[in-house]
Amino acid sequence: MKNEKDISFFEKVYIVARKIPRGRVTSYGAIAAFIAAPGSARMVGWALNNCHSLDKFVPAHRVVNRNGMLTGKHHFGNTGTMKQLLENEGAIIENDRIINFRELFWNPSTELS
DNA sequence: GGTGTGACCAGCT
DNA sequence: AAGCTGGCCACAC
Repeated sequence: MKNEKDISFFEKVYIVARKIPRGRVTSYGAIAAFIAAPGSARMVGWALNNCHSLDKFVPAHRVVNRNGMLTGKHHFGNTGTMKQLLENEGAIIENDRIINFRELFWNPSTELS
């Protein structure tokens, strides 16, 4: 029988990431705190690093660090892909950082409950 | 089964 | 003020 505990950490990251509404962003720490424990933030990034193995597209571009900086833009293939995707969703990016990050911030614990 | 790693975070110098 | 180091947990070899 498959309960939520059987789902890998990765799966949870992917699930939460896919549930991020369009035009919203969240942080690695927020996801980590929601699915496991605060401190596993690095794991989240690592999970997203492997997200390319999935058949489905994971909006990893909506996941940034606490400062709203596009730390993982290099992992999108082209450096500008992440920025363009976010800008296309209404985010304001400047110097690889989301200016209106606080407005767009999407808290899984609050929105997803 | 131990070691290394990873797109982070927070604290210290 | 800014830069760096350590720590954290889960997965792959």
